[in-house]
This record gives sequence, structure tokens and C-alpha cells, in this order.
Amino acid sequence: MIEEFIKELFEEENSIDIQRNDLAEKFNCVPSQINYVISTRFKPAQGYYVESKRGGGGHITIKKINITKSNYLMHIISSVGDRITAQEVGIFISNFLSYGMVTENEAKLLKVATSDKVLTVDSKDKDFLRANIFKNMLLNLVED
Amino acid sequence: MIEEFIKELFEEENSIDIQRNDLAEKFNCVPSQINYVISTRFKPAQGYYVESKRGGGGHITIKKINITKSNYLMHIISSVGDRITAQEVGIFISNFLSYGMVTENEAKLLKVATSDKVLTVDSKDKDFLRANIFKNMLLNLVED
DNA sequence: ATACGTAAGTCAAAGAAAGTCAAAGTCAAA
DNA sequence: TTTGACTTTGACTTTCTTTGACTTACGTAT
Repeated sequence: MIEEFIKELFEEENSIDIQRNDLAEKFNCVPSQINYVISTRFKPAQGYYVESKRGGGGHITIKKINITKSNYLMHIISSVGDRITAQEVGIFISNFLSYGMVTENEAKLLKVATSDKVLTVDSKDKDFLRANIFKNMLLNLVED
Repeated sequence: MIEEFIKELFEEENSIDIQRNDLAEKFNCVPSQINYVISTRFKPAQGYYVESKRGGGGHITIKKINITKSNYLMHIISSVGDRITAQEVGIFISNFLSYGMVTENEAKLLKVATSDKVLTVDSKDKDFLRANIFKNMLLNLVED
């Protein structure tokens, strides 16, 4: 029900704003139920990008990515699993560049933000974190 | 709202003058709320210089620092310490945008790559990792 | 100089809102 | 009947904002 409700909001806009507590109240459930729905139904792989803010005036924003314009990227996003190496990312990026899908600057940003050098975490978590960052960055390159 | 209001004042000038109590009244809040907004949104590190005077005819003056892109970015990079919160990054980014230093896409990439959401590491390490990623990304935006 | 009113500054407590996680519940398929 | 995927729940955490009591500084009238 909550999933459907949210999806209906997208009929008008492709970016919607909700208040977690309000929604929870509307559906008579605990607030964290909303998190559950969002994290299971509005994943990046589904073509959604989510951001939020806590505290006074907090909110959750969900953006829907235009599928037709972004088939290629969406395909990449879903083909990237939970983990990815820096080398694999490098190959993706050079493909993006040769297809003219990203600018030089964007390519640099993608590369550095997913490089081993900046990902100062335990090596067993590195590829996981990288996949997460990479997929979410790609989502943001899909224009609407 | 207060932040936006103040930023709009900068559209004409790059130095503005406000009266704390007047603003507070306009926005129906306690005066110290204004201090909160200024200290979180208009820090020196964010490219603003603030001065004020108390007593009769008191006022708060906020000046926007104007420098070249590379200088500005280098300045930011060196002013960011070992750790930085997502909120601080967000403010930097919105300033970059208003200074026309980054494109919309670059801004989105910066934002998402440093967001709490994608930085799935222990919260005690988050701000550290974020500072690392952020500074390295900025470095790549400095043209040579 | 002193006193008084005006205006800004500080800081910590309380409030608001979202996030996390693991335990418990449901239900259908094996 | 057992398993396992999916869901529900709520206690606890984290982040950001609001509030107000108290302090400090400036200007002016006495």
C-alpha cells in the first residue's frame, strides 16, 4: 500500500518529497516501516535515487530516473553487483568517455571518488563501498 | 528559509547588512536563530566574512569573498581538515554552484559521493572518509 | 564618568525528524 | 513440518533545529 501510494505521487512529478512521520501516521504503522518500503522498493537498481534530512523540517526526497533516456546507465547500474574493483570502474569510465556520455571532469570525479587511494577503509569493505558510491554517482548523471 | 533569504540579498551586492532582531521578527523566530543560520551557513570556510556591531544601530554584515576558481578550491581544500560532515559539504557545494564554479552534474557527483547514504562505514570513520573523498574530488576540479 | 537602553553573542537543553538493527511475525513452498 | 524470504515492530541512535536564559558590547543622555 505504501509503495503504491508513493508511486502514485510520481504521476505528476518525477521527484517527490515526503515526511516520514506523516506517512507512517497515514498508514498507521511505525515510522521505520517507511524506511523498509523505501529501501526495498526504491533502490538505485529500480531507478530511484533517495536523499533525506533529519531534524526540524526534515524530509525524504525520492527521485525517479527517466528510464528511456538512461537505458545504458541503468543497465550498468544493475549489472554492477554489490562489489566492484577500481580496475573495473576504470574500464566503465573509459567507455563512458569514448561514448561521450560524460565530460572529462565528470570522468575524473567518478574515478577519484572510487579510487583505492581515497577509500580508506578495510580492504575487505573497499569494493563494496566503491560499488555503492559508483552506482549512486551514475544515477545522478542520468538527466531527467 | 532564512538562509535562502540572505542568499537572495547577495544577488545585487556582495556585501549585505542585516539587523538581527528585524530578521528574527520577519521569520517569527528567536533572534539567536539568526546566529544559528549564520554560523552554520555562512562560515569563513564557506567563503563568507562576517562582522557585527552590538548596541544602538547594531547590525550584522556578511561579505562574500570573491576569488578565482582554482584559488577558491585550493583554499577550500586546505581549510577542510581531517573530517567534515555531510551538512558542511552540502553548504560548500551550494556555494560552488552559486559562484558558478561547478556544473550541476559536478555538484551532484560531489554531493552523492560524500553523502551519508553511500558512505557505509562505521559512523566514527564517516567524516574522515568523507573529507578524504571530498578533497580529492575538488583537487580534480582545479584546472591546471 | 555613569547609567541606561539597545542590540548582538553564547551555550546548553530540549525538540524534531530520520536512520539502524535485530527480534519477532507471516506465509507459502518444499 | 521445516525452511526461508519477506514484513512488522520498536528500542535506540544520529543529525539538525529551536528556544531562551544569560552575557557582552555599543551609544547616548545625565
